[in-house]
Amino acid sequence: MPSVRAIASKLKLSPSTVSRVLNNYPDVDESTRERVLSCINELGYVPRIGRRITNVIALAYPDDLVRSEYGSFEPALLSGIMRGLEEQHFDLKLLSLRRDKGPKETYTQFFLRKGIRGVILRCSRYNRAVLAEIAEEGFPAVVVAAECDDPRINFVRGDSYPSSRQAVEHLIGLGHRRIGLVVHNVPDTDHADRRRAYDDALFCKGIKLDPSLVMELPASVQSGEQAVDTLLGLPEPATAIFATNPMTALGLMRRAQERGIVVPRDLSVVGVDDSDVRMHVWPRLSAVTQDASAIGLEAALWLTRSITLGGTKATCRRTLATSFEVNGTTSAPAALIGGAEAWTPTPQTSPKPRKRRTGS
Amino acid sequence: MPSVRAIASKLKLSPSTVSRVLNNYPDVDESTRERVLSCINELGYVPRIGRRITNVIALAYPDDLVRSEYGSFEPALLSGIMRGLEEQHFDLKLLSLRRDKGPKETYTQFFLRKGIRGVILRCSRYNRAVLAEIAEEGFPAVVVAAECDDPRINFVRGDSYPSSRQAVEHLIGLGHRRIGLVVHNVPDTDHADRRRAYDDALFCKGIKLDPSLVMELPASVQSGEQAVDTLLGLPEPATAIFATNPMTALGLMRRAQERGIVVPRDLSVVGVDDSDVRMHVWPRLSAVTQDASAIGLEAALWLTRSITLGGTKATCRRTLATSFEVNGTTSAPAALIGGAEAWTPTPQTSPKPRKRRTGS
DNA sequence: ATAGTTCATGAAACAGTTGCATGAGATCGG
DNA sequence: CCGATCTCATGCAACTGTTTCATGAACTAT
Repeated sequence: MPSVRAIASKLKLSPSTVSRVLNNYPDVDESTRERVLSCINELGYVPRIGRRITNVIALAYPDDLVRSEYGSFEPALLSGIMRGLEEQHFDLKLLSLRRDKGPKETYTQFFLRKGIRGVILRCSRYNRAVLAEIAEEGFPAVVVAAECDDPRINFVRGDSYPSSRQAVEHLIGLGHRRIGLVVHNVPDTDHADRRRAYDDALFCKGIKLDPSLVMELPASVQSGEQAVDTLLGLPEPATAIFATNPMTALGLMRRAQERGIVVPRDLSVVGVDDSDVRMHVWPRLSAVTQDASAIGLEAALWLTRSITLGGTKATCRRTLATSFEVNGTTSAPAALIGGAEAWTPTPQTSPKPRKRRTGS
Repeated sequence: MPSVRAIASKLKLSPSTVSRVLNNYPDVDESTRERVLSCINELGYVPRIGRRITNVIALAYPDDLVRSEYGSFEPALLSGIMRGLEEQHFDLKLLSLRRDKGPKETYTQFFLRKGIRGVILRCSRYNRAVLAEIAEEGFPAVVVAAECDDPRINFVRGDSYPSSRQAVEHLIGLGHRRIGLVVHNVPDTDHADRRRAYDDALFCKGIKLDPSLVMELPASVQSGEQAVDTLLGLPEPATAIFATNPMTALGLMRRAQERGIVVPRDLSVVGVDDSDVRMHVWPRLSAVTQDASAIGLEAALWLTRSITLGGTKATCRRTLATSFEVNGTTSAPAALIGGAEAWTPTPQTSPKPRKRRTGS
C-alpha cells in the first residue's frame, strides 16, 4: 500500500513533489509529472486522511449535474445508490466532470485529488470518450444505465430489449399494424435496445418497417407532442406509438388529450418508466418499467465491495430485468372495433373528446 | 485556527485523544469527551486534510435520502446547489443523518468527522428537533424550502403566501365560492403559508370557510384522487380545488380525467410546482410556481460565502418570490356558464367526457 | 559578464490518525 | 487480605498528506 513518501523515495523525489503532482500544481516539470503519474498508476495509490484510507465514492456527471429532462430517474437512482453504500460504510460525493477537472489532468488524478476511491458514472450522451479514457486508466468505475461494448467497462443497466419487444408484440397482438416509434436522437445503448426490439418484433410478425413511423427526437415532453402531430398526420396514420423514454410518453398523452384523441381508443400508447410516473396520468400508462433505484443499489454494492475486498479484477456487467406492464393506454385499434369509421384528426386547442364506443 | 494538537495542548491531552473524540471512538472517558467537545465548540475547529482546509459541503437528509413523493423537487434543488458551489470551489457530499450518526454523537461532531464545513438541510417532516439541535450547536447550516421561527436558523425558501393568495383570489374572481383545499397532513411552514393564504383570501372576500372543504392528506398522487372524490361528493360540491403540492395536483387531474370530469369546465384546479411538472399535463396546470433550483443556488452561495469569508455571523433568512401562473385549468364555474345545469358526478372507470359547451 | 528572474525541487513544519505501550483502577481467585 | 489479572483511558511514536520557505540551476536582460 504505497504512500506519497513511498512513491517519492522510489522515484528519488521528495514527498512535496509527489503531492504537487497529485494536486495538479502547475509548477512541476512535465517529465517529473509523467514519471510520478505512471508510478502511481502502476503501484495503485489510494488517498488517505491521516493514516486512514478514505471511503468516498463519487457519482460523476459528465455535463451538468441534473437535467430536468431526466425526470424522476435521478432521484430514484440516488436513493438506490445511498442504500447500496451503507453496507461498506462509504460516503457519496457528487462530482461534475465538467467543473474543476483540469484539461490536462487525467481522470485518475482528478478522482484521487478529490479523495475518491471509486466512481459511479452517469454517462448521458456524447461522452463515450470519457468512459474509454477512464477504463483505459483502470480507475474503479461502474457505469449506470448504459451499456458499453468496451469489455473493460463495468456497468449496471436494465436490459429493456425483452420487455420492449414484449411491448411491441403486445401492440401487434392487439391488431396494430401502424406502430410509431419515438427514440432518443442521440445513440445510446438503452435506446438502441428499444429500437432493435421494435425492429425485431415487427420483422418477426411480418410487418414491413415504415421509416416514416420512426422519429428520432430529444427525450422531452415537447418531442412527444410533436410525435403525435406527425405520426397521426401521416397519410396512413399510426394507431399506436411506443415512446422509449418517460418524458416523451407524457408528451404523447398530453398532446393526445389536447387534441381530443382518446387514448387508447384512438391511439394506443406505450411508454418507458424509470420510477412511477406511469401511475400519475390517466389512463395509467402501459409501459416498459425499469427500476432505477435497483440499478443504483447494484452499482453501489458492486463498486464498494470490489474496492474493499480488493484483489479480484472481475468486471461487472449486470443487466437487470425490466418488465412490461399493461395498463390502460393500450387496446385494439379503433378500426377493428368501430369498423370502417376511421379516426380523423381534429386539431384544436379545446378538448372535443367523443364518447367511448361500447360493445363490439 | 485551532488544530487537533492545539486543542490537545490547551486541555493537557495528547492529539490522539482529541482525534479519538472527533472520530467517536468508544474508549474515551465521558468527562474527557465532554471537555474536548466543549473546547472544540468554543474554539471553532475546522477539519483539514494534511495542511489544507477541507472544502466540502453536505446536503443532509434527516430520513431516507430521496422520497419519490417529492417528485422533481430534488433534482432541481441539487442542480441549483451544484451551480452555487462553483464560485467558492466547494464539493458536495450527500449525507444521511439517519445512517451513521451515532446516537450520542452531536451533530457538530458528526459533520466534522465527515470532513464537512457546512450543511444544507433538507428538512422534511418530523424533524424540527434536528434543526433546533444543530442551531443550538452553532454549526454552519442552512435549511432549504422550510422556514423556521427559530431566529438562529438560516433558511432559503420560497414565500408562497402572496402567490397562493393570488391563486385563491383568482379563483374567487372567476366566480368560485366552493373552493377546496388539500394541504399536507404534516405541518410545515410552506404548507402553513398556503393554508393561511387560502383562509385570508376567503375571509377578505367575505366567504365563510367551510371546514368540510379542507383536507389534510399526504403529498401524493393518491391524495389528489381521494380529494376529487370527497370534495365533489359533498352535498354542495367544490367547483375548484387548490392542491398545495405538485403530486396531489397531478392526482386531481388524473382522477378528474378518469371520472370524466372536464377541467376546467367542471372543476378548476390550481397546483403548486417546483419545476415544470405543470407543463406535462393537459391542460397545463394553473399553479403557484417555486424555483427549486434558485433555492438551491442561493443556499449554496450563502453557505459557502459565509464559510470562506468567515467572520460575520449574519443570519440568512431569504425568501424568494414565487409566482402564480395562470394556465389552462382555471375558468369560471360551470354554473355561471351553463346556467342551472349543474354537473353531476358519474363515477366510472372509462372516460365519458362531454362536449365542451360553447357560447355563454 | 553580472544581476535579476523564473522555474523546479527539497527540507522542514505542520495537519490528522492509528498501533502499541503504559499505568491506574477494578475485579477476581485463593 | 493479597497478588494476579483484566479493563479502561491515555500517551508516545510512527505514519499518513500538504504547505511554506529556502535553495540552486538555468535562463534573460542590460
